[in-house]
Amino acid sequence: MPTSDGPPTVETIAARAGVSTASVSRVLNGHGARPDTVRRVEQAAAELGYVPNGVARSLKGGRTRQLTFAMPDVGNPAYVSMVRQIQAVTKPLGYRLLLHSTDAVAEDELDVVRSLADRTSDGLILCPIRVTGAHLEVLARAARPVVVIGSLPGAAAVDSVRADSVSGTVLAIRHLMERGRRRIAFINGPADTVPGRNRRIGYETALREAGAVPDPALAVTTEFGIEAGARAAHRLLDAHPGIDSVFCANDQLALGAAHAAHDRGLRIPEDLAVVGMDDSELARAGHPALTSVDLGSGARGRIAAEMLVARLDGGAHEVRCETVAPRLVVRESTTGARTRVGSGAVVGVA
Amino acid sequence: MPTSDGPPTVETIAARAGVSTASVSRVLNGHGARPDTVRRVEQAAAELGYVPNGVARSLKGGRTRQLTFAMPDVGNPAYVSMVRQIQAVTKPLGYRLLLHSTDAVAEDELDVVRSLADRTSDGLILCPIRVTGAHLEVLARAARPVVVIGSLPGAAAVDSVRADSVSGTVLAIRHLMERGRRRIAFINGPADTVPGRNRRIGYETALREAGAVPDPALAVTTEFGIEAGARAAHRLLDAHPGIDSVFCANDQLALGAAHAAHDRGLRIPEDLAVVGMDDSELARAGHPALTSVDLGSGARGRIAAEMLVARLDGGAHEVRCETVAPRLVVRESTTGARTRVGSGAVVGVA
DNA sequence: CTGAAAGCGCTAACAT
DNA sequence: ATGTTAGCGCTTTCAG
Repeated sequence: MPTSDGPPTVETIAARAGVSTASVSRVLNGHGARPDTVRRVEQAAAELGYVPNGVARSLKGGRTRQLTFAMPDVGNPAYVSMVRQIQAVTKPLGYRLLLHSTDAVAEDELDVVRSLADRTSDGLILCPIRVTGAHLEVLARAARPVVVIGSLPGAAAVDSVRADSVSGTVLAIRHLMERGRRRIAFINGPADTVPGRNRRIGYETALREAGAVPDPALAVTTEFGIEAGARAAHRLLDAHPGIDSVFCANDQLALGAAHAAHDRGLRIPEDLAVVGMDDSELARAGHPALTSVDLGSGARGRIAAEMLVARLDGGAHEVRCETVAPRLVVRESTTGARTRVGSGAVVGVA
Repeated sequence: MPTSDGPPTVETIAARAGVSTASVSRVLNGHGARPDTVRRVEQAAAELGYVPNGVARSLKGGRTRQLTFAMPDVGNPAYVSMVRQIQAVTKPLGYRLLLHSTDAVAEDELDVVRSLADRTSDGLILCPIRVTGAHLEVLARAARPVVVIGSLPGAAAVDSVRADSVSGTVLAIRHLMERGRRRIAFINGPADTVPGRNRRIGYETALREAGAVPDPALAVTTEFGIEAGARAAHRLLDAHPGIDSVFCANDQLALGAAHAAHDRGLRIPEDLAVVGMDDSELARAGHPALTSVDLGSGARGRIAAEMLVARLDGGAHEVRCETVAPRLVVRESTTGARTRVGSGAVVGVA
């Protein structure tokens, strides 16, 4: 029997209610007992302000009711909307959410997966910046269910949700071409990532589809960030003054490009149309508001969370892989329409 | 002895290495042993891919190495920078971070504090939207150390870090007056919060200091958000066309106001100077970039985290309360200087 | 319906 | 230096 100190435990309650610890546990978990027993236990628990020790519970039950979300960067709006949607499905189910920022370090990503073996989390949603062979190996041995947000080779036996950045890019380029743009530059993020490659493919695909020949000089890569976007745009415009539009791999880059245009006295969209990607809050922040390709970050987060809890509840079904369709959200940076602030018009869905 | 199934435990390792579980534990925790023992244990552990069960460890040790951060809204950039800074201090110390979004629901905030009693987290950083009597009561009985980011009545025996929104607001208003602005409107967030009240006080204080009489009609409140800011600005400009500047309680509102100005054909800052608050990434997103008052979200997160780990390591020292000084970051929305994208010039520190 | 007791996996006395 | 064992707080057989 515990000394008077320390928080109350089942034993404290049992003593006070004059029953066994087993009865305390049963009552508290609603497993039925004589009305009198129930009453006494509940009263004792209430009087002592008893709260079950979650760690002990986890040890016994083998489940922690904790889920982990690991992504490259807390600051990126795309991941923030994933967090929000993941919360939306897991919180009502009583799961706590552990956040892990990997800073896009592959070794850190691997460690997160490996650390599932410490039983501290019931499952993981991993958003890797790029998937290496090491990833696949570690994922295959993961001690707990994992859902990957991103593209995995077909063979991988891991649930995943992917964006369709090829189609998303095609949507953007087509939109620009329909608006009569022909010299379409492309500011991409780091090229050695899956999305980076895919956007490049989409860019060239859409141009060729339209009978144009992609000019490699018009496609550049840089780090993500507003400043990086501005510098890239300046370089492009210095070297190729004829550019009439620019498609950027995320909204930060696009905002940077818009800044550069303003600084050079170019009008958007008259002189330079700008399209971003992710449709984050940033897209509506600038002026003119940015046309942006929504790759469905929120939807991917939600679906990943649903897959994970299904896996946790339901046991083993076949490996799932869903793809979220992109949407083009058209705003003034390509149309010039002076609308009041609003959500933008969705014109294209892949 | 565990059956062959299931993940390896100390017992599995002990059997394989031909030593006791105590030796396994000692070796794995670096408590010294005969070189031969060390070697055998480490080899067995490596061969079996042993990872200690963190839950069992927590139960034994009474510490989970988990910290909780509870804030009103994951999407708000100010909280995102807190998360980032909190991570920066806690992650190197081996803490995991539990994220909890309260959606500004007071009852939810109370629940987070109460749930500390479940021993699932070693400490909490709470960022309440407003502090009620119920908060103080619950905080006083918190089962684990709590640090509050926000203002607490002096009597509360809880560590806290606060922003100085009065001084921050004064900084902004003074800056506008120095630039010759006289009809300064104020778009505030919800007024029934501590920061809301403080910003109002700062606004009136600064105006009076300068010998002006605050015109209540020029100070409005609204929800946070770009659209809300735009609507509020339109209403203000409809009713008071003479307004020459507007100070907003956060960058989203300011961006909305900037949109409204553009829509009405007003030039920023020539016709209307705009100042935001929080100095989030949004401030650099728009064009012109926004002058903004940095209330030090990141710094508050960092300090709160440092206070919390100090409390956890060090035991009990006196209650601490730090205040982070605001900084005014001047950009084109008040000066009109066409600078290339950059961080802005810091001119005022309270 | 209830109580006694085992045991989740680990660490820290304590004894050797 | 190493082994034995108790016990963290809980849930769950297994008897009664």
